[in-house]
This record gives sequence, C-alpha cells and structure tokens, in this order.
Amino acid sequence: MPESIYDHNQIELKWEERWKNDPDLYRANNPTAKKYYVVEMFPYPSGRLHMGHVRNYSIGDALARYMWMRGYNVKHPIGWDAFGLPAENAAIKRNMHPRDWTVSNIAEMKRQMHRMGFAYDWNSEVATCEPEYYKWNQWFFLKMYERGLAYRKKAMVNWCPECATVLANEQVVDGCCWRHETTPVEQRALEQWFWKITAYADELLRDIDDKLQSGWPERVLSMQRNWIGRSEGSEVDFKVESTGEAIRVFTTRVDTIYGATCVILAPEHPIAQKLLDDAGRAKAKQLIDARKQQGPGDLIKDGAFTGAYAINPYSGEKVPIWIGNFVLMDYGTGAIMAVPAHDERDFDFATTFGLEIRPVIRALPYGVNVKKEYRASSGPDPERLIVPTLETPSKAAMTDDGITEKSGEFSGLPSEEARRKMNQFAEEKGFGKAAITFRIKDWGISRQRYWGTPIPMIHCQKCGVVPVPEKDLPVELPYNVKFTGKGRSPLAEVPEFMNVKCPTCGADAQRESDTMDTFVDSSWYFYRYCDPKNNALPFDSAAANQWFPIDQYIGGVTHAILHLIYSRFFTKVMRDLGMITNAEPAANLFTQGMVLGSDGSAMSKSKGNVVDPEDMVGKYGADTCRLFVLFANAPEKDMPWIESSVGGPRRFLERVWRFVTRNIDRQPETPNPEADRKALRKLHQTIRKVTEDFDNRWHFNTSIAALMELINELYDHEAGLSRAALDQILPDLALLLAPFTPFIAEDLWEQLGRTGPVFRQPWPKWDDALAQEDTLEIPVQVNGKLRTRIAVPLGTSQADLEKIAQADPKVQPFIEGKTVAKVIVVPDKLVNIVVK
RNA sequence: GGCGGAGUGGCGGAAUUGGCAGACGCAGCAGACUCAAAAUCUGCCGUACUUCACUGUGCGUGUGGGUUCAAGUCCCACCUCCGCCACCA
Repeated sequence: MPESIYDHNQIELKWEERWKNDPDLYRANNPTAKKYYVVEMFPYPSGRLHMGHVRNYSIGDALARYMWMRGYNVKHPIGWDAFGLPAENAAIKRNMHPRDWTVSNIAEMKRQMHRMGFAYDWNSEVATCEPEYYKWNQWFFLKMYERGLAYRKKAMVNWCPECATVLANEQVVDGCCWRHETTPVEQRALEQWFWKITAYADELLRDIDDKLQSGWPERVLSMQRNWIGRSEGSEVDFKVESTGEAIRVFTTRVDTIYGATCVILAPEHPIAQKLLDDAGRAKAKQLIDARKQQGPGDLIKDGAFTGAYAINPYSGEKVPIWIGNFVLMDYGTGAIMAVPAHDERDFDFATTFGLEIRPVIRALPYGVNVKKEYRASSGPDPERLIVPTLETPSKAAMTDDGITEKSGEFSGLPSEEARRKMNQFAEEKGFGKAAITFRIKDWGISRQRYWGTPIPMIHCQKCGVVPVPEKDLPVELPYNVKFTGKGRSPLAEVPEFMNVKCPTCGADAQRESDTMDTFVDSSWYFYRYCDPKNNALPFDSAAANQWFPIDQYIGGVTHAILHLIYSRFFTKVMRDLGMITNAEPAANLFTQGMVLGSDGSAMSKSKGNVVDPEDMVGKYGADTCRLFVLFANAPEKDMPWIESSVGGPRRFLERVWRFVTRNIDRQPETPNPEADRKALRKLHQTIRKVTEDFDNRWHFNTSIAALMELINELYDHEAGLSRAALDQILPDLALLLAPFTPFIAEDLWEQLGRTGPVFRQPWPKWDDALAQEDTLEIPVQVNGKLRTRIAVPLGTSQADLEKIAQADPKVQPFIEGKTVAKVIVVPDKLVNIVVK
C-alpha cells in the first residue's frame, strides 16, 4: 500500500473553506478565566501581508491557541489601520479614491489572514477608516479641547519639496523625507493643532518604573525614557546690566555657576533680538538659516557678542551676553550660562572666541570613598586616573561631578549637595529655583491631507474657533475630492465641506480643513474591540473594565516611542475622563524581531528584498511557513531570512504526516514494551518541555526542536510500538502541533476520528514519573575536567556516586599517586574529584 | 558622547538556577536503495595533534584579568556590532 502524501494545498484549502464560514469560531465565551491578547496590526501601505506580519501573527496565534487549549477565554481580535498618508499616496498612484483603495486593501488582507490560518475574533473587528470609528476620534478631540489639552498655534513643520507636502516628525529620517531619502526636509511655519502630551510627561515617565518594569522589555522602556527626556536642574535669572530685564537660563549644573563666564542666548531669543543692533540681527538671522540647512551633527560653533552684559546672581559678577547657534530656542528656556571649564560645548565655544575658562570643580580620583558619580574616573586603570586638580583644562572640559571650589559660600561641597543648597538659596532670594525640563514636545496632530479624521472645529469671523457640537458628529469626509498631491489640504477645495454655519452665532463660517494624524486612530483601537458597535460612546466602560488592561500586547519595536507612547497617553486621558480605571493600556508587551532581508536590513519594498508570503505558501504551505518563522530563532530576536532552511520544517511536517497516517489503523505484529516505554518517556518529556516554553519564555524554536526530537525518537521505535501506545501518542502529537501548525493538526485530528476544533481540546498533560529517565549518565570530572561518564540509577546516593566515580578505570590514571582533596557530588547531576 | 541590547561551529541557533558547550535544523561529506536521478533511510560533521584501534590528549563561547571544586553563564576592565537619543545645557 502506497504511503499517503502530505499535500498541503489540499489540506489547507479544505480547512480554510470550513473556517471561513464560521464567524464565531474564535469567539470568546467563557467569562471567568480571561486573557486579552492584542497583536498590533498596521497593514498599510502595500495592502499585503509581508513576512514581518506573518512572523508577528504566528507568535500571537500560537499563544492564543495555546491559551484556548489551557481553558482560558482569550479575546484575540483584529483591526485595520488603513488610514493616512501612505493610503492616500498609494491611492493617488493608482488613480483611485483612497476610500475605495482601502476597502479593497482590507478585503485582500482578510483573504491572506484566512489563507495563513490565523485565528481572530471577527466580531470585534475594527476599521479605523470608517466614520463609525473616526467619529470617536472627533469626540475625543472635543473632550481634549474642553479640558485644555487641545490647542492651536503657529509652529514649524516638516516639508518635503519632493512630495510637496507636510510630513510628520516620525516621517523624517536623518533630516530627509522617508520616501525620498536624499531630499532634505525644509521647515515651514503653519497653524497646527497640538495635544498636550507634556501634561502627562511626568506620569508617563513614573509609570515606566512603577507599572511597566516587569512586563515591558527594557529596550522599549529605555527608548521611552530617552524620548520623554526628563532633566533635573535649575532655573536662574541673570539680569541684563543695562535694562534690568531677567534672562532665565536652565542648567543641570548649577554647582558650576561660579565658573560661568558668559550667558548665551538662542539667536531667536526675544531678549537677544532687543539687545542686538542691525548688524547683530543680521548675524542672528544668518545663524538661524545656516542651522536650518545644515544637519545638527556637523554644525560648527558660531556666535556673536551682543555688546551687553548680565549679572551672575550668585557671585554678582558681570559676564558678557552672546548669541550662539548651538543654543536651541525650544528646549529649556532658550538661554544658557556657559561654563567652559566643565561643559564640552561651552569649552568649544570659549576656545573659538577666546572666552575665559575658569575651573570651579575639583575632580575626585578613583578610589576615593564617595559615590561613583562623584569620581573623576571609574576604572582602576592608572593611565585614566585623574589626579585631583583645579588646573585650567587645555584640551577638554572636566564634566564630572566633584567638589566645588572658588564658589563663595558654596565652596568645598560635593556637587550634588552644592546643587541642592544653591537651589534653596535661589528660591529664598527669588532669582531662581529647582526646575525640571522634558525633552518630549506636545503632539502635533494636524495633517494637511484628505485621508484622516477631520478635525471637528469651525472658524467663525465673529466667534473665533468654535467646536462642532457633539450631536453633529461625525464630521464626515466628503467623497468628491480632487487629488493633486500638491500638499494643500484637499478638503479646503471642497466648498460643500468647508462652508458651514457657526454653531454659536449662526453666521457663515469655515470648517477646519486639517485632518488628524493617524496615530490618533491607533492610540485607542484596542478599547473599541470590546464594544465595536457602540453608537452612543467610543465603548462601554463596563466592557472595557472587564478586559483591560491588555494581558499581552504583541508588536514591533518600531513603534516603541510613537504608538506605544501615544496609546499610554490616551489611556491616561481616558482614565481622567472616567471612562476606564486602568492607567496603562497593556500589562505585558512583547516586541518581536524583524525579518531581515538577505542584505541584513529590514525587509522593505523600497529595498527590493521582500519575500511574498503567497509564494512561500504556494511552495511549502502555510503551516510550513509559520513553523519556519517560529523555528528560526527566539521570536524577540531579528530573524535573518535564509530560504534554504525552509526544507527542515517542511521535512519535519512530512515525517509527522507519514508517521500518523501509516499508524492510524496499524495493528503492530511485534509490540515491544521497551519501545513503548522509550517512546512514551520522550512524549511526556516533550509535553513538559513545550508547556514550560509556553508558560515561561515563548522560545518556540526550542519547543519545535523538542517536537523534532520526539518524531526522530518515534521513528526509531516505530516497529515496536503497541496499539495502546500509538493511541496515546498520535492524538497528543496533533495537539502539541496545534498552536504552531493549525491546518495539519486539525486534519490529523479529524483523521484520528476526533471531532471539534483542535484548539478547543484540552492541552495534553505530562506525567513526571513517565518522563523520568531510569538510568542517568553522570559526568565525572577530575579538577573540573571531564574524564568519563558513569551510568547509574536515578537517586544514587552521594557516597555511592563518589565510590563508583573513583573506581572508574578512566578516572584512575588521573588520581593515581595524588591526594584526593575533596569530592564534589551533585546528586543526579555530576561528580567532581579535586586532587593535588 | 549618553542610555539600552548583543557577540557561541561554514550558517540559523541550543545550553531555563554556576554543573557534560555545540540540542534541533540548514549546508556539506560518505554509504544504502535505484539502470540513473529525485525522494527516503543510515552514518560523519568545532579545532590541533595522536592512534592498527569511531582511541586518547590539548585548545575552544569577542579580548585581558578575577571569583569558584566548577564560568558561555557571576565580578572588573576593554574591543566590536546593532538600536534609540543627541551641541537637550
């Protein structure tokens, strides 16, 4: 009888067809043991799955299926964030309306998700481009506006001359447009809407350490800390000598203020503009323009003396006021004090312009019994040892903390203590205080594009900016829009949309023509999953509180400082609106690694190194494809794409298929208890291994390796297996494969005469007694070097192990004529004989 | 420059709590089957030396030190790569 062939196409298409007709297949229904899994899904701009998506979803899918089998009620929904600039650009390119393009895009994505056998709850599906969804973006906008968290101001925005359009900050890569990598982005001033994420900066930072620490990867937390960029320091007023006007500077090193030899203002600084003469203002303009063109990396220090002086409030000393191109107007106060002896940048500036370099901090040598951060050097290397000194630095600034000197009444203090005392002093005298500065800026959400949520605001000649009344939501996007791709908001060209009556006075007025950043949509989509059809509210609070926070969020690290900060911000706003009780969206975050192309960089269309999952599925099958992306390495690591390795997982599935199908009805002629015992032992060891991997660390590559070992062992003992053993092994094999390869697992399950979706079956249990090896190979070392292995029964006593090991003929030559000083015995693990 | 992560065979990687380094797979080599090939099955597969003996010894997890009976794993210093931030005061 010929062996049955593993024909993936036949199997997978059969099950795809059956699953497609069951919208409730993956619906959660047990309200007690619940888990909420969300796999981040951003399918634009290509409208097709790529290998990154496949890997991402294979991970989430394996976890959800395992949790189902463990009896949990898993909510595992899906959303479509097909909005935004990429959708609009793709649609323009295809000469389609974005909305039509997106509808076909989503349909295609769904088809591919089905084809890959991914499980999700269709009943919770959300598409952010639908008015039913984006209505609530507008609702949130109004709530933000009411609470003073939304405001409008003129600001500099990024402009790509090639695209002729505005770009979001996140779409600027190394100063260039993300779509035109050699075209530098220009700055233009435009009226923009902002959301006040800075109001939550402190809490966003605090909760990183409080609430997220254990459940989020350190990599992401560190990026968010960087991004928020909290700086503790001081604000100090230097008064302009001639006018008495205060120049407020921000510094983290107020302990060095007696070494300040000038004050430097950003060229844009209003006080600088007042102090400068015409020539000086021209110079300032030149500095500003030069900075716009040059990348910040290669900026050469430049500046000019204003001709005015300011008074150091601590020392009473008179110092010159300069402008400098390296001082930024939009960080801190736009003004600094320069301490060339103790700051690299100030040192450069001072050497360029011949300013005084005056040391006021004595460095501490390594080895002094002070906190590490006070030391001048952290290593024992004598070359690097900095001798305590107050010499004027000639090559570089001494930027470490130390002991203050020549600092009036604050001399002789460790830097930290000096900062504390000096802050206190400034506050008492009223010329300064301790201050905290954040790097994070308010979130500019205006986009001059068509394909986004219209901002629900109306501009009235008489009343100014007026919000659209809540009852008039949603403000829908008009359909009859002409696309020029020229960067003016297309909405502004549609009179039916733009012309409206003022809700306050009834006069003719104009709608806001900007739309919202699409990161608004993705900031809260996972809340809508709980209640996707709600017409009265974004979602029902009770439903959200039942599921939130998300037990497990799975996504790429690329969104660490964008989506993952925005959604944390949104969660806090919603909590303050009384909509939810959780302060953080997700208790646990898992960031899967990227799939890397042959050149080692991330797979992307522009690099031409993409692999189409459709091709892979056609050639090897969806199961093989999924197994391959999970088997390559641990899922949090980047996966190098080496297609020649696909054969391994494919061969493995063929071996599984052959083993199960040819043993379904086989009546063994020569059953052998020894074969049964060995096979069952391996089975139970494998169940244990796979279960522990799922429970503890999600290293699916080692789980799959264990399954491969199992099938290898089963082949070795196949002839001797009894019917009873086979009846235990075959179904368990199907169950163990179910999280990774749902099609083949489901089909084998059916062939074994069982019914019901395989992922609804209980996960197999292992028996420690059956998994236990009866003899152990214990390594014997002499002085830590492996000399032999001895076979002993499990649980052999320490004394016996010691005796057997020393008597071993392979060990003898190494201990002969020497004194055995000590014998280390780790029962059931190892023996180490120490000789002299 | 600051912060975070990583460095193990020809390749992807394993070693979960300090306890046999290289599981599992790819590629490669040899053999069986075959007219032949594919597929399948079996064996070998870090490195140097050694042996008639599939025997044995040494070396080996980026580098240099250290702790320990024992280190890929812990400590100190350094090198390299990746990511994020960056004239952020």
